[in-house]
This record gives sequence, structure tokens and C-alpha cells, in this order.
Amino acid sequence: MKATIYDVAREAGVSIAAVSQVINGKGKISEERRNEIFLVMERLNYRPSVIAAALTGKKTFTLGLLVPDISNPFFAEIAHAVEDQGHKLGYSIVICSTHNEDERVERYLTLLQQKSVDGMIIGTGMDNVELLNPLADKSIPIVSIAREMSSPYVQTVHVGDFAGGKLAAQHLLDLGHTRVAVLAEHLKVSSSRERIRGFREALTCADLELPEALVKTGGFDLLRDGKRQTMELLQQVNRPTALFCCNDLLAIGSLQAAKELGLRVPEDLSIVGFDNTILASVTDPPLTTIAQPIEAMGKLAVDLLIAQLTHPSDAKLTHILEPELVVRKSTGTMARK
Amino acid sequence: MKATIYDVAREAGVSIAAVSQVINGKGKISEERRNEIFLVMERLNYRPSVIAAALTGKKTFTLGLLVPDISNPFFAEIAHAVEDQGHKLGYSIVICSTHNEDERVERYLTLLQQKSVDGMIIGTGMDNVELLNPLADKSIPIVSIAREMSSPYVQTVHVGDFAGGKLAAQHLLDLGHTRVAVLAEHLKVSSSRERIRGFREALTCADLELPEALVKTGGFDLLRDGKRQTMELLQQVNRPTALFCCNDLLAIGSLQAAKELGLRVPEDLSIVGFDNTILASVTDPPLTTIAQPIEAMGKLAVDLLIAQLTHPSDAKLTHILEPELVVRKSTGTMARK
DNA sequence: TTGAAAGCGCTACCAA
DNA sequence: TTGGTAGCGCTTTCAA
Repeated sequence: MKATIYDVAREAGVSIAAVSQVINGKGKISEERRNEIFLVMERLNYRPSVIAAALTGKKTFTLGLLVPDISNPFFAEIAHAVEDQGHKLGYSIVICSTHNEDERVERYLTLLQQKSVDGMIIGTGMDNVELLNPLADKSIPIVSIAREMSSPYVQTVHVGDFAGGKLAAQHLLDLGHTRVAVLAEHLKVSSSRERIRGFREALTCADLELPEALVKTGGFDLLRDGKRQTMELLQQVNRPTALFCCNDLLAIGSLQAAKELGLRVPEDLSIVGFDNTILASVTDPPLTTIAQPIEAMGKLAVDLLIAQLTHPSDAKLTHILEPELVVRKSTGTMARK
Repeated sequence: MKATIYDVAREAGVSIAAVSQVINGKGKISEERRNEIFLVMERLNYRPSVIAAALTGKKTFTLGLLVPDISNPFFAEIAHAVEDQGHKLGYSIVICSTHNEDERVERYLTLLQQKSVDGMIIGTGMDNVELLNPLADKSIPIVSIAREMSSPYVQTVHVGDFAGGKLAAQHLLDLGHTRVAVLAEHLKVSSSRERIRGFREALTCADLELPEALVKTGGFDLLRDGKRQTMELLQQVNRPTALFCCNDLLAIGSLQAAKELGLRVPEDLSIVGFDNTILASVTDPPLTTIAQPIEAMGKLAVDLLIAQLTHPSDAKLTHILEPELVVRKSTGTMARK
């Protein structure tokens, strides 16, 4: 059926210990024997079982990746970066879409633990950080990505959300907008809160207000919510002339709403997104957005995780990468009004 | 550190066999003992190791998913569907982005095998189907998705590519186009070939030709290639009035090229895509495209795979789902010319 | 009903 | 240099 180390040992007329040493390049084996053994492995099409090796204390070379929804381009791009770097370093990635449900998060956490992953990257919100304690006990390292996580045990990689919010606001201010509104996903998402805080801060500095009524939040069906919220905002009497959407998907919803209402973007309404996923470059008009260095974030997260694996340390806990304003065509100067 | 079955047994004052039976709901254990053991497991926060169980012959409850690139929305959506259904049935998914490189495919195949996945779903092209033989030997079931695979050993789930090509052609013919061109990714992708074949067939039926010069193929950087190829096509003297792009990403490249050349879509150029990913709905103008039932395909692939797992059979080998024309704004009637 | 014990495939330590 | 062997955590007979 499937060749085992015993088969190889028997065929090569050596002990399984010898074969094991050859596999792992350890111990002292004569050139001769080593080659002989390699040949047999080849002939038998032998592949050492990671499972068995893991049981004897070695790692599984598998990492878990939790995201809200892998079909959301932002997380798909994160996953791509993580998988790429992981693979370079010899690790496989198990993806888990949590749909932002705490119950699912918990299930996945247990599951990955049972499967003995070497570490986990968490890119989904968690209402209850306590859930991580069992992992901490078992010293399974965790890196959170694109989300803050207030656990001393977790390293975090994310973009400067506060700075990003400010960038967005500054851009709109520069264009002369004074009546602006904000769209966010559920406020339990820490990054949204920070983005709004940064946005508001910049407005305040310019002596402008951001009344709560102009901050719309929704659930997790981003496209639809973005559209619905924008509808509401734009049908107010003194409607805003610019929108800051906390991610590209929401911004697209806004775009669709504006179109439906017969408003032109950016002439009648300016829209700024966040993330700079592929979506931002293909919309009509293409989205001005705050770019996250997704590739770099994914890579860094993996590197940090694996560093923890090899030499557990209490390195720097939070790594913040710089956001960047990418100006496309969805924002314009305030002409009339 | 981490509780094992021995810890539970000791604490509960029973043998590990008893604990094992309780875990798996097998054997005969008195109500009393069973409850006692559950309590201890709870108290110790015990989680049976999947690794250890797998070693004794049980499954790993892990499936491998090979795709060219998880950041391509089409595959991200496939992955989402697969993960969702897999999770429902108790399986985790390991994703692997092959970048369409055969060498990587091979590496992943061996890797997943070493990790003892229970089955694999392959959504990436493979030049060399022989690579699958070792898996067949070890009777690891495989389902290919969105690609045909000429191995008697593999079940396949895909959309009717030929029919889809025909749908696209028919739509353009209905709109009065007579000079049409095709953009495809690398022709080693079987689905592209089929789509083109279907497209050509429909044209032929209408007494039109599709000269080879009007079939452009490229590499795997879809967006860029689509743009470049379209540039070439549109700068010909007698340029085509409509384009059939074998996927949405290519279509977006075309859209960008057209825009750059100052051509209006659909007035000056009609474009039909394929896949109906989220991208198609957000472009400018939104893309007319041939929809694949991605959700259904992902679900079906998982179901077939797991069916194979539980009762190996030689069920129907190829499952073809129906494509559907989704008309948006990127196609229009042939007015002038 | 319960438990002792033989593996599953591999690693690592200790003798030889 | 080599090989024997004791586990790793769990499942599964087979006796008791």
C-alpha cells in the first residue's frame, strides 16, 4: 500500500533508525549506506509521514489562518501573501472563514488545536479574547493580522488605521469638502473604530464636526449595507458631499447607491475607500482609497509567527505599517453648494 | 502541559480504553462512568489529538485544495464554497496556490500526501496527469474542479465551457456583431480551449469566421495580458467590434485598454466576460458575462470527494453544471460600421 | 462492562 | 557508525 520507514529499512537491509537519520540528515551514516537508502526510498516512492513525525514531538508544519470571509478580496489577498510566505518557509496553511461568528471562531480554535497546528494567524474579530487562553497554555503562538487584539500574548500586525483615517479626511478637506459622512462595518471591528477616530481627529483639527448621525454602521454584508446606508445618507436634506468608507466593499456599495440615485461621482459625491484591493482599481469610477500594504503584512505575520516558533521571545508586540493614500477618480473638488 | 488521554484516564480512575470509547461513542460504558469521564475531560480541558488518532488509521479530516492563485476572486469564491461545505461536514481545508507552475503542483501533491490529507480538490491546470498516479496508488481520492482532467481516476466538476462559449457568441450575434475577437489565458488551460471552441461553433453556425489572428492568448498575469492583447487587437485596421474574454479578469484588462484608447464600451466595443465573479458587477460599465455556479460547484466537489471517502465507488466521473448569460452594460447593439 | 496490550510510523537516546 | 528500543497519543482487539 503505502511504503513506511520499515519497508525502506527492510529493503535496504538496515535499521529504521538509520533510515530516520538519513531522512533528517542527522547522525552519522556512511556515504555509501546513505546513498543506498536514498535509492530505496526513491524506488519505493517513500514519503515520510508528517503525522507520525509530529506525534514524536516534531512540528506539523501547518499554520491556521482565521479570516471572516475568504471570498472578500481583502482577505483573499492576505491569504495569498500568507500562503506564499508560509510555503517558502515550509509551512502549509489551513484557512478558516469565521463569518465573524464568535461561535465559529471558537470551533476553529479548538479544531486547529486538535490538529496540532504550529501556530495561528488571526485576521478576524473576536469579542472574547479569553478564547485564546487555552492556546496560550499550550504555548501555541498567535499573530493577529489587520485587527488589534488586546491580549498580551498575541503579536499584532496591522496598518496604521488611525493614520489612514486622517489621510482620508485630509484628502477630502484639501478638496474643499466640509460636510462629510462615514460608513463603517460593525463597530466591534477595532480597525473601523480607529479609522473613524483618525478621520474625526483630522476634521476636528480643521474645526469641523462629525456628528454621530453622519456615521453609519452596519453588519457584515458589506456591499448591501454600504448601499443601504448610503441611500439613507444621501436622501437627507442637507446631504454630505463626501463619504469615507472604512473599506472598499462598502465604498462600492456607496458607488452603486449614488448611481441609483442619479448622482455623479465625484461631481456630486466624493467617495474614499480603504484597503486598496483589486476592486478599487476596477470600479466606475476607480476608487480613491487608503492602501494597506497587504503583501508586507502577510509576510510579516508569518515571519513573526515562525520566529516565535523557533525562539519563543517577548519581541515587540505590535507592528504597525504605514497606510498610503491612493488617489483615483472617485474624489473631486467641491465646486457648487 | 497539554492533557492526554492518559491524564483523563488517571483522573477518572479508568483505563484509557474506556476514555477512548467515550470519545468515540463506541463500546459499552455505563452511563455513570461515561458522565464521570466527560466531567474529567471538561475539567482538564482535554482535546483528543487528531494527529494521534490519524496514526491509528483514522482519517485526518483534512482536504487539500489546489488553485492557481487564491487572490484571484474566482478561486477565492471557489475556496469559500469548498471551505464552507467542508466545514459543515467536519473537514478542514489546506489551500495551496500553485501559480500554475507544474513544479509547485508536484511539490504540493507530495506535501499533502505526507500530511495524510483524506482527499484533494484540484482547481489548477496540470500538464502532467501522471503526477496523480502516486495518489491513486495510495487511493487518495481526487476531484478536479473548474478544469477538465483526463484521468480516469479523477472525478470532475465544471461548468459547461463549450455551452458557455456558445452563449457568449450567440449574445454578440444577437446584438449584430460580425467582427469579433477572443481573449484567452494560456491555452494549456482546458476550459479556455473549450470556451473558444463553443464560441467558434456558434459563429460558424451563423456563417461567420473566427480567424486565428483574432484569438489572442497570453500568460497568467490576466489583467495585464488582457490589456496588452486588447491594445493589439484594437489598433488593427479593421478592428473587432466585440470581444469575448475567457474570464472576468481578462475582460477588465480589455475594459482598461479600451478606456485608454478612448473607445466607449459598449458603444464602440462590446465585451463579454466569463465567471461572473464579484468583479463583474463593479466594473465600469458592469460586465456582461457568463456565470459559473461557483457555490454549487464547490459544494458538489466536496460532496463527491467525501462520498468517495466513505464508500469508494466508480460513480459518474464528470459533472457539468450549466453556465448562464448575465447581461449587464458592457455589451450593446452594433450601430454603425 | 472494563482493561491490558499490541500496534500506527517515526524520532531520539543509548549501547554496541 | 550502526541498531535496538522506548515512547508520542490514540484505537482496537481480546481477555477478564
